[in-house]
Amino acid sequence: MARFDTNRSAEMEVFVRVVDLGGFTQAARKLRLTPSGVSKLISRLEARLGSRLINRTTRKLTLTEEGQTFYQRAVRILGEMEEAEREAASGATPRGRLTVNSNIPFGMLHLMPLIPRFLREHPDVTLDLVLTDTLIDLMQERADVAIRVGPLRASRLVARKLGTSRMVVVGAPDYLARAGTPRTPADLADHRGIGWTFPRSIRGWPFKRGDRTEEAVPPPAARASDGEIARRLALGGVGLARLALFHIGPDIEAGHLVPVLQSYNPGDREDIHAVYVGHTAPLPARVRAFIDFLAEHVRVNDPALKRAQDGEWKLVG
Amino acid sequence: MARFDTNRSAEMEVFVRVVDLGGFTQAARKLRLTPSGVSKLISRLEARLGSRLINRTTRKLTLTEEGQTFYQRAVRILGEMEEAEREAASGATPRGRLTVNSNIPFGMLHLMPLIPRFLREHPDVTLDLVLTDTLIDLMQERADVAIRVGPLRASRLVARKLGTSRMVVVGAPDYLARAGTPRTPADLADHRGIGWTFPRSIRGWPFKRGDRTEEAVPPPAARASDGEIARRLALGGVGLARLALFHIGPDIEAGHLVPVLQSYNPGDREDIHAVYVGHTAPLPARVRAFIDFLAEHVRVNDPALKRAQDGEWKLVG
DNA sequence: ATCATTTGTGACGTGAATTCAACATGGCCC
DNA sequence: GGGCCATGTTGAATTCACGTCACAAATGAT
Repeated sequence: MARFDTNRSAEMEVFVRVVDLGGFTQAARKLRLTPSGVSKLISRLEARLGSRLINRTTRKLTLTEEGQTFYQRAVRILGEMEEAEREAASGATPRGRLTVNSNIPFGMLHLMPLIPRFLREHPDVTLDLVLTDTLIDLMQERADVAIRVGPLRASRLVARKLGTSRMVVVGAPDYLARAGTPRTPADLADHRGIGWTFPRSIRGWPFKRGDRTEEAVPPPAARASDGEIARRLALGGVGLARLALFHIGPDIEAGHLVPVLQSYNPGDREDIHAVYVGHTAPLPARVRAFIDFLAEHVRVNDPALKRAQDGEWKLVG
Repeated sequence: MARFDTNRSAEMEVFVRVVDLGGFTQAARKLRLTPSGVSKLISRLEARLGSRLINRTTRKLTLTEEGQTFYQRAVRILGEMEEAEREAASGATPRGRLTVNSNIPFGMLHLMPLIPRFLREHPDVTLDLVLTDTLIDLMQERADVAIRVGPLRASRLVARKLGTSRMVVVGAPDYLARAGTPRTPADLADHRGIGWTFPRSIRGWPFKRGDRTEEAVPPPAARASDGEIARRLALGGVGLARLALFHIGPDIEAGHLVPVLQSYNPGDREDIHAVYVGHTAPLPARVRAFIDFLAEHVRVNDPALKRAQDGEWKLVG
């Protein structure tokens, strides 16, 4: 039951075609219709409007007063529709505002270096880069793409894996000197930790005990709203923190942070995904371009960690 | 076989409604549709454009970049369509340019006196009054209404009878003094007449002989492009002319023109019609108003012709 | 006057769009 | 943290409008 029985756009299109070509038959040919179809459509339009638009003889068509003004308006409206749809359609060239959300460490260390090149390759795209460590709802925040670190919650979002980051528990040398170096996860109870001001997907820090994984976390001495603040707190000797290796690799290398309990979390990794809203509708070109760009260029190359005793691990490469 | 499967206008309308009301269900309620219908329509639109317009959760809708610009454009386009159709639609109040065609005598004597009042009653109508005695094609000349005197050719034009005009053959007294007064139609061969520069619906002058009508016409001494010129020629004594009584009534009354052969054409009348293009489509309001106005106010009251001998007839009333 | 072309009309069949029902999802309140 | 309500989505049946077809009318030209 076609509720929208009146498709004004088609009416306008046919009407304009008839006027342009000066005949029902010619218009029908061009529109791949039969003359009778055109005739009926014009009649419908006139009946709906309640006024005659075209005076027609078998030989000649003439526009009425209404027909003339309607024709001019129709031409303009059709043009504007065309333009609107063309603008909305995902053209070959990505353009428009692309909103990307990422946590701060990944954004600073991996996204930012790539942005100039991406913008150079897609000049018509303007980028809004929002860096927050709080979980962002893609829909609500109008983000086109979000970078998620860690396990993905079931969602209709589509994820493209960008890489894996090893997570390490670290402390500043002077903190470890004061509080001692934990030897087992249970030791964490006697330490201080750096937590988060926002809820995270996993609550504690995962440690392997045999083939089981258990969580432990030191009582927090401070809570940070993003990874960079946590890093600073850790560097300041506030306590232990579990951070991404790609984030604090240089600190470890420089000796400003020391990994601990490494033997308990050899596989503590978190996948990094680019997440977007695809699948129920076509993806805007700028989103697809950005995703593809990330997948190709992002290399989360954790500095290889040379196995050694806690407190003596060294970074290589 | 719906050739125009995409009715852009409906798509835009639904899309705008969804954005305005902030939900598929609300929009569906307002549009008298089912939510599923709205969902599918939006999906169709997005699929056609190849880009997502609305990010939707069950709770919240958010526009993508494309969606926002498309929304703005769609709102404007819908408004313009509305305006275009409203302007083209025959509103309650007649307005626009009304083109009227008439022969010169009728126009001068009957139409002109009525125009001011009509325009006063319909201030939004502007009138183009084209006075010509040549036959006008309503379609080609873009005339809304034409006044036709005489028999109507079969046509899809619709005619409203405005009155009847008696036709009389007249000559100036000095012409009749020189050429004599014709007693029978056959006498016309020895006279001179005033013809027309344009083809007329009837070729000759009709005369009754018994119950049959035969045509006769004097060889033309001059040809006029309109009735007023013919009248002047007749007044100047050029020859005999067959003119409308409402036209030359005063001349006869004043004795400047004298009817002849009146006994042969007691019923030589020509109907006066207002002709327009109706029936296959609704009539613009201004046309209907004008036709109604004419039908009500036009009174072709031939001055009554008192029966007398040719050359001695007198006008009364 | 006849013919060819074009528009108008009635009946019919198609098919795309809507509906209906059931499912999935997310959000919210307790 | 879990169940409930509202919302959006999906799949299959149905329906109603639209275009086609064949024929008629009419107009303009030869």
